[in-house]
Amino acid sequence: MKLTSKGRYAVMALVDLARFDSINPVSLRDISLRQGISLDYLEQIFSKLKKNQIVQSIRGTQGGYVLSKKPNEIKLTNIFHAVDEKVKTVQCKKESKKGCNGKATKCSTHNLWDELETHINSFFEKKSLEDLLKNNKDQRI
Amino acid sequence: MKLTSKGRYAVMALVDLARFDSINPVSLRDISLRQGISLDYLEQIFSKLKKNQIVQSIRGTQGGYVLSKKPNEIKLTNIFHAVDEKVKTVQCKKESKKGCNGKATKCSTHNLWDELETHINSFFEKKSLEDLLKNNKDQRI
DNA sequence: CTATACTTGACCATTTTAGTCAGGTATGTA
DNA sequence: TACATACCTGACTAAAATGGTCAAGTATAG
Repeated sequence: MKLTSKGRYAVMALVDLARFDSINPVSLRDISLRQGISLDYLEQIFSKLKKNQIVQSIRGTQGGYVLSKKPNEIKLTNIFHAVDEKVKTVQCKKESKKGCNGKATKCSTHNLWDELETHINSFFEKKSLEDLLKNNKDQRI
Repeated sequence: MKLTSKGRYAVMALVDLARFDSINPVSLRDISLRQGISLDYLEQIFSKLKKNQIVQSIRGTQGGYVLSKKPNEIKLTNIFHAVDEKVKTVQCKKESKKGCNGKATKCSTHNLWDELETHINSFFEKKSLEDLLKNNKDQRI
């Protein structure tokens, strides 16, 4: 299971973007300063977000990024998937003699992780960027 | 967020234990062979399970471990907690200037992780060892 | 033409993970 | 009482993941 700072940074950055991109494209430099995330690291993250059509880039002076879709169309699932935060639970070793081969002789915890994964994914599929914006309207930049 | 092999091994070992400990104490060597988990690693895991009163040890020849409680009284929460699998989501940096201090000026993702944590914990609080036993009655040792 | 800002890829220190290794100690049984 | 079994403890470590940094670009507005 992976849910680390990279995913959190991605979400923070997109919330930031969603607040400001209606006025101008938002530069990573601004996000870096406002959110306290390393600029170089943000570039890695946004490269992935762009590949997954979550943001669009505008080069040159006054350039930056804007969201590709409306905040309510961007689910957290999409974001985590984009930055390789796989909401996957522990894998059973494929090659182990005693391990789980995914067929008839599943290991005793196999179903458990499947269920958990479904449980967590359903949480992230319901939440959109817009939901987070609402929660943070009255808070600091 | 942490949910790794250690937690999975702990659950697998306890499911194994629950099946056999009504007859005799189960040695880690047996569990190691049946489940394909390193004996040395199992010893580390069981040391923690014992400290948390999930299992009891019986030393000497024919010794081993038995469950301290009934399978339906052992929730997965208890197991993960025992082996330090903290079902905690990403933490906001305490000392960061821009970070989340947990008070009025929460970072934009703070509530999200709190909610997720609650969501996952509720899943593990409902599941007991007995539930897993039922799911695996008809499967191989 | 130049400053801004995106783009790409290599690199790296630290931490975590999933163990191994090397010694113990306790106890039932012969 | 010897000895095999099995628990007990702590130190150590290779490999992977994490959370970045660094360097060298390219595109574009003004």
